[in-house]
This record gives sequence, C-alpha cells and structure tokens, in this order.
Amino acid sequence: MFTIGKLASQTSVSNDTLRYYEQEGLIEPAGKSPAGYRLYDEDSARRIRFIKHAQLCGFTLSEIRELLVLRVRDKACCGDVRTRAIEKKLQIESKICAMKAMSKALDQLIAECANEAQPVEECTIIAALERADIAPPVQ
Amino acid sequence: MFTIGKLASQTSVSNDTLRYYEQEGLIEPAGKSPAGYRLYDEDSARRIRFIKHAQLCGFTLSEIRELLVLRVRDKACCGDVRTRAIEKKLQIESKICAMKAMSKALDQLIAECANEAQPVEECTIIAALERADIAPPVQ
DNA sequence: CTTGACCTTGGAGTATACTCCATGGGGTAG
DNA sequence: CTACCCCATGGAGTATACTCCAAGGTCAAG
Repeated sequence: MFTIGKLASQTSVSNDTLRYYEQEGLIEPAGKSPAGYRLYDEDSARRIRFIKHAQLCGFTLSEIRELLVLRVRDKACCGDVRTRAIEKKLQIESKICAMKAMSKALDQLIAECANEAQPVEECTIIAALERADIAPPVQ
Repeated sequence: MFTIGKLASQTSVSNDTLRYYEQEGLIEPAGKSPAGYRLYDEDSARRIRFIKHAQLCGFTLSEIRELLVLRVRDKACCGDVRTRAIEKKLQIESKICAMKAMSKALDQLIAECANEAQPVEECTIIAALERADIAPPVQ
C-alpha cells in the first residue's frame, strides 16, 4: 500500500489529477491510513494505466467510466466493450479522413503559392473549405 | 442582406454562436440596419461554412481565425502566406499522426477481442488497456 | 394599438479535464 | 523541537466553444 504521491509518480499523473479522478468516480483508494491518507495498491496503478491508455485511444473520461463499469459488472460481455471500441475507431477514422482532405487542400495551396503572383481569391484551401460537400460531420 | 436568424438557420448555427464568433473576431456583419440589427450577405454564409468545415478538420477557433486572416489579407500570395499554410499543414499532419496512433491502438484491441461472447473478466481489450506496453504517447 | 416574433447587449452558466492555491494536519530526520 | 516534505479539504481558475438568460428595443400583421 502506498500514498497518493507514490501512485502519482508511478503512473506519471499528478496528485490533483488522481483526486480529480476519484471525485469523478473513476477510481477509489484501496484504503485509508489512520490519518486519512489515501492508500493505493497495484490494482489502483493498473486502473490508472487503463484510464490513461483509454484516453490515448480517444475515449473521454465519462466513456472510460462506462468502460470501468463494464469491467466490474460480470454480466456484461466483451462485445459491449468491443462495440464501444469500434464506435470510437469509426469516429477517429472519420476525423482522419476530414483532416487528410484538409492536408491535401493545403498541399495544393502551397504548390500554387510557390508562384508568387497567385491572388488570394484563388487559394484552393479556401475554395475547399467553402464547399458544402467535404468533410461529413464527425459526431 | 439578411438578419442573424436567417444566417443562423441557413448555416445551422445558433444566433448565439454567430454572435460569439463575432466576439471572437471570426466574423463581422456586412452591415447594420438603422435599428442596429446585424445584416449579412452570401459572403457571410460562405465564411460560416469555412469556419464549420475547418472545425470538422480539427482546427480550433483561434487557428481558424489565423486561416481567415490568410483568406482576407494580402492582395497577392506572398511568401509569408505560404509559410503560414505550411505551418498549418504540419499541424494537420501531426494531428493525423496522433489519430492514426489512436486508430491503430483500437485496431489492436478490437482484433484481440474477436470472441464477442467472452465474459468481461477475460476481455482482452481491458487486459490490453491495462498493459503498460501499448500505445506510446503521441504528440 | 397590441401581439408576437425577432433583434440588441451584457453577463452568467455548461461541459471537459485538469491545475493551482490556501489552510491546516501528519510523519520523520537531525 | 524544528525543519521540511507529504497529505487533506474545499474552492477557484484555465482553456475551448458554446449556450442560456434578463431586460429591453424593433417591426410587420391583424
């Protein structure tokens, strides 16, 4: 059992963030010292790693809270978790698509700007961004 | 020339959001009625579309403000404009990279969890998210 | 002339995910 | 005993991007 500072440095998260996660119902200390210090164990560290990795995968804290509920609830199937992962992946893919279109438009703009006398009114990025038919809404 | 409500419904943005964009220096009404009503034209609508599409591409409002400066400033396409465009492209590429990493991490999780009927205690997504060796921090 | 939809401004509130701070107690080294 | 760092709580602040509200002016229809 170790205190919050140890868990923080072990997981590269601040004490404040850990207390914030607790406040948000994402974690619970394994116990408390007589003085009221939060005490954590290896399972706490695993949980923090879970949260951090899920965040890197694009999950919000409230989505992660749901995943953590699934993780505990024994009736839930892996499929529930998988469905959420697939949904999140689709969201991300859609965003990547939109950004690739943007990047392409910028490439074009940069190429055309290479010849100095190009008037701004003809910038392709602007044309691309003003068109109604690009980048389908991402959520 | 039309009022804010018309522009709002035409662009599927709320009146409040339009006023907020004005406050943030993203748009300006084309004119004002004698009573002080904001009046907009087709160019305003194009500008809103520009903002919305750029947002879908992952730009923040302050980045969009910069893009709008590019769009309006400079009668000729100068080296400075090109530099800004290249900077924006690098930002986008970096964002695409980050999102690809997220997508890849999710792919890995989804692939590992092929058996949908698996109970949560054996969910490989959760196991994977608890492992310390996946999805190195991006950005 | 009244109704009701629409507009104005300024300011406060929401959600996300922290981050910092003040105040005060806890625990150990010298 | 005194440093000195660690921990506790509660509350405020940050950034982004809205969203809502109150109080009041504008305007066309009936």
